[in-house]
Amino acid sequence: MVAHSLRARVRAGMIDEIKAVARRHLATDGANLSLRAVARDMGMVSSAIYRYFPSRDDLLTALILEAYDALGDAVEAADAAVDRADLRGRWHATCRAARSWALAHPAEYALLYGSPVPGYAAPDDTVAPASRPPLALVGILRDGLADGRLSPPDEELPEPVRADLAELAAGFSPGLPEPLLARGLAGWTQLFGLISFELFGRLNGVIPHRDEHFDHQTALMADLIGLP
Amino acid sequence: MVAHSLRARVRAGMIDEIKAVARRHLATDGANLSLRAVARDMGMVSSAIYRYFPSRDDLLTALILEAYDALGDAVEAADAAVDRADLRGRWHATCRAARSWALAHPAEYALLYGSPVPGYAAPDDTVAPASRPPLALVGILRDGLADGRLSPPDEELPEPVRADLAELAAGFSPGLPEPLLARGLAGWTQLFGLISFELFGRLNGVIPHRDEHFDHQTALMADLIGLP
DNA sequence: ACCTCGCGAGAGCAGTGCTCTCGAAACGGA
DNA sequence: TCCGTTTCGAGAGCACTGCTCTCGCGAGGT
Repeated sequence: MVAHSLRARVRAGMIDEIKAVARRHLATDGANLSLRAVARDMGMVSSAIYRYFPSRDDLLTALILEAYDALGDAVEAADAAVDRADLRGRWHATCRAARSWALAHPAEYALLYGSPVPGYAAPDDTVAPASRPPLALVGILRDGLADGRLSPPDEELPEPVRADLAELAAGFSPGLPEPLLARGLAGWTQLFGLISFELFGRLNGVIPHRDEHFDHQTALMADLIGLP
Repeated sequence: MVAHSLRARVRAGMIDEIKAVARRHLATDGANLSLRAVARDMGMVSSAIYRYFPSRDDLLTALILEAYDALGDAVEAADAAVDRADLRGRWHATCRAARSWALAHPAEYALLYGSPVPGYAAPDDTVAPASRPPLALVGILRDGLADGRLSPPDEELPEPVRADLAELAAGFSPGLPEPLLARGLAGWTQLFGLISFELFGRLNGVIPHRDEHFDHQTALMADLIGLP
């Protein structure tokens, strides 16, 4: 029992070390992670890696899962640190946390939200951690609605849009008005666009004051949503 | 003279054929374009390709340039097909054109707007064609402002944001009110996010009615901008 | 007619993901 | 304590990649 547990423990440590080295390579060399280079860095031969990860894609998947969780943690922690009633403050804190994490881990962000790797298909385990950031944003709307600080926009949605959003809301926040969810989705889409533009160099030579630009753009979306 | 021109012509044809084959490979195999595979498809040996493109990155750059122009053409044509005074119609047409092009050329879109290739740095020639889509959007705002159909939002911008936007506007539309440009930028950012989410599979199983969702989201941004 | 120069072929180098085999070491039960 | 089983790392090897270099052919221009 103890022996088996010991073996399992050293194995888990090995897996962690591989992931750590791989993450380091990711940060320096970009997305094209070389399994052989990782092995070399660990003083091992490349085939030994396959004792721990059946393929390079599985290593990437593990890194992706951890990255999603790291981003989710950062976002949720930022939201939790703000007074629950301060909806706008929570919105800004959440958006800023996502951006900060992305700037600190550009390669991992690109792995999560960049162009999908050709042969690679995201396993189902990724959808739950991947939805944590948008869920944090929607949580703000839900809370605001609950205590009356946020009133849903009064508008008619095209039926297919309304149906999709109702279905989407049913999973985590039944009864959330579809027009409000639509605007929240717009905010989330915009947030992703903002971060991607900045990270992928689209703002180079165009917007020098990144922080202020980001805050103002997210403020515009907060207005659209109706956050007080 | 004629002979030289003939030689040059067959060379240009060769370059075009290589690009065409490469584009086909891009469409089927995804972003990891294999120079050797392209050569194989043309009945050539890989080293022969280097007579026409000094490296794989240069081939990619050529494809990227053409893709930017194709997208720019599509967007501008869609805008031009709508009555100049119908600002909202132009907005929707432009957005839809960008999305349609992206859906028709997913790999090329990923090349343009996906995660940047690690070692690859975009040459300066790309910035002009790359700015055509956002310029088309801003053109709508400029026209609307000129004939009075569109009134700029009356708001104070944080000074750094205002300064950046003033600098940005100076190049192509001097005097364009910064608050309006800020909202236009938000629309452009959102548009990119919308297309990327859809193309990168983020909407799978969440939003079945893609067309309607897209139209509604872009309509929200048109509202934010103030398009009548 | 000669000679230059562009072009394609081929070999080769360093690197990649991945498979397979082999020997050693560690583990667990008798 | 001994012995079979399991686990692990090393090494060779395969098919592939981008890229360089050399060689020989044939068309172009003088």
